[in-house]
Amino acid sequence: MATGRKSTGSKAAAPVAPVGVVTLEMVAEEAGVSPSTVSRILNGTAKVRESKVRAVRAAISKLQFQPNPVARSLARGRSMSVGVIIQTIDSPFYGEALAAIEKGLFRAGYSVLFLSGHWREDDERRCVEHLLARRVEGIILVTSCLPDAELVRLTRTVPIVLTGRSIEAERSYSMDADSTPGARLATEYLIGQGHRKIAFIAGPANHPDSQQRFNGYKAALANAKIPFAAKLVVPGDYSDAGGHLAMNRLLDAKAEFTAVFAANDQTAYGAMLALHRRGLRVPQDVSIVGFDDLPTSSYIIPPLTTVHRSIHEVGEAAAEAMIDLLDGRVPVSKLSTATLAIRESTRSVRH
Amino acid sequence: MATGRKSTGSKAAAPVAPVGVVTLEMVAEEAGVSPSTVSRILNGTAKVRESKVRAVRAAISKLQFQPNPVARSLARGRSMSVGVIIQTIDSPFYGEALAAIEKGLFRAGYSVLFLSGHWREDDERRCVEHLLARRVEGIILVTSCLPDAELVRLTRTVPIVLTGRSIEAERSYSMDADSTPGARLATEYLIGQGHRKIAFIAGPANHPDSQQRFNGYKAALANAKIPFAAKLVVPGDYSDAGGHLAMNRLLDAKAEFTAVFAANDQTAYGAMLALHRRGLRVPQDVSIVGFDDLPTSSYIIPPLTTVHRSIHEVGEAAAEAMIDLLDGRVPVSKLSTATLAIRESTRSVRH
DNA sequence: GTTACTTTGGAAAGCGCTTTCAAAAGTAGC
DNA sequence: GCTACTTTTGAAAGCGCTTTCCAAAGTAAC
Repeated sequence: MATGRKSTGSKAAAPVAPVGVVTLEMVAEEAGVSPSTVSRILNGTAKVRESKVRAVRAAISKLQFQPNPVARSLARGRSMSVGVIIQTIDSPFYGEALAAIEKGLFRAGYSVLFLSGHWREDDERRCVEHLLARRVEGIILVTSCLPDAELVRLTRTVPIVLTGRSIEAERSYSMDADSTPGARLATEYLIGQGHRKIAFIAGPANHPDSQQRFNGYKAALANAKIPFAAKLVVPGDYSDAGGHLAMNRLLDAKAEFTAVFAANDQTAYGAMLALHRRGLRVPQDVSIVGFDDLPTSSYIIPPLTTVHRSIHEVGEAAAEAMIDLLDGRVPVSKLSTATLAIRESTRSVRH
Repeated sequence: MATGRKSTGSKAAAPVAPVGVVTLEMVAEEAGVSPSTVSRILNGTAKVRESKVRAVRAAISKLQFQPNPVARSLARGRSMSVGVIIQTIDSPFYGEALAAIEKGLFRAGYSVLFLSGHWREDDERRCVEHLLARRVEGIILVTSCLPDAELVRLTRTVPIVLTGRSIEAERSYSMDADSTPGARLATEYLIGQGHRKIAFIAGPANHPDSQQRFNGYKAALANAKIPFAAKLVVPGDYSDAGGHLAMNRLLDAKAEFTAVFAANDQTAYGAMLALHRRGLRVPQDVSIVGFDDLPTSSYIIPPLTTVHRSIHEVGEAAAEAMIDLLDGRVPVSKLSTATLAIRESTRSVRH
């Protein structure tokens, strides 16, 4: 059925890649100058006579010389690489962030070493160790699980940028795009549509970000003078399965509600399926809004109303902040605000 | 709304990370042996008197020594890193593959440099250049866009492993899990359910993998002696949007069909939405089956019947194959076969 | 106690760049 | 043409490891 075609044979991996056989010394010889001169031209670290510059340039392109970054790193004491720790890559959400980070760093000449922490503190700690051992110059932690103190301590070793978290430390930059306003926006929209009994499916309890979404929900209710009902809040875990389970629990508890705010889109997906299984229609019977605006959210049935925040922008900003930090500059923040993508999973119950 | 908290200040990035200040020579001195001895113990390249081994071990842990991989790479002429080129990371499909690759390579002590090619030949070429310049020891190309000849040429520089493609070359390994059987399986299932008019929404035309899915579809029809109808085949591009468009086209053309085989899950999502918009129900009016089994596919409404293939396994296998290649071994193939995840988007039209 | 080996371990030479240091080449000014 | 600088360039010393080469130790056999 599935096939694996193969062909190989050479004795062992060549110690040096063919492309790399030409060294700076060879260029120097070819151009009739000293290695130092070639290096200076390469790095623009000193003025060199025009005629020699031309000779070296010629030699470089003739020999197809490409400086060996490993040697360069050793000599300069800089690895030109930064680490990125993400929780799980197999989520469109993190994938997008990673893509943006990669792009930004790549342009600045850094290469990124990425590792996943799987939401486990220990795993994440191991990732950090590994990255440090690899001598990365900085680490970007996307929604880290590590305790604050540990992160602060880490900044003594390398500059770090954090997303979805916030710490106070030198050589660090926290891009804690507070989720509270977005969550509030979502809830207020529901309220504006006339809903009074709004359920909330939370995210992982220990997660600050998830806490913020809960706070936003409560704030909106309070603002509209709608009493908070604990039985309308059920725990979830940011996954489809969790949303499914949560909605079933809500339904089993005979909770009364006309709308649901799910802590993230995947949770909303699961919840919608549970509703569907019980014969309840979205949005006719229940309105639902999510958070994150995953790419598929505009294609599910019905297209999901959800809080949109450009995760791509977050990734870009993270990369830029890291570059600033690495260059000894103070990063300037420029995060855009969350907006609500209004689609078809909500309806007005006004009369 | 969104905030960007910052704090920094130190003059510039320290040239050497604090963790790295302790060198092998310092360990040697501390232990009262020569650097060569420390190196030998570290690498197990020679027998060393037990007493010295202990002394060195003690010194290492006392000083918290961690060998500098950059220096090591330079000395050994091996970068201990491999490149991975993926088309787009912000897709759950590739994300999962990447996660598996990362894990496998990480365990073997390699670090992965990953880059996205965005389905563009030029971009991909640039990625290869960059990786080569970075002296990766091998490159894993996930569904590459590059012409065969170029890939073959590349193997002269580094070993490569390919997924979703197949070339004939030394120091290369192609994991072309042929999609034909899976596609055939899907189509045959539909036929088995009594469908005779089965539409097909294709993937990108230039893509071999997409071609295979088409072939599987045709093979199943032929086998069941169902005449192939060109008007039941519409182009797509593996995206939700493409699927949506394709289904609308099919509907506008007044094509008659009771089932649809979509070249991948995202295409199916889009198609389902289009059906929904026209008031057609899945599976009552139209059955639909996808391909890939994305994580969300079991949570959309209705849960999608789709061809399941563990992309995770593919990633794992790719990593292993690369390690084999790097060690001069011939990778052995062990890809599992595709299965059909039967869910609720299909129904029987038998009577 | 010698001779003849077999282990161990140190000195030193790289790996391919960068960078300091000082000499060589230019430039001015007299 | 000579002195006093300023600019350009090469020699050489690293960066932190690995590895070759050879001497020192240890072991056996006589």
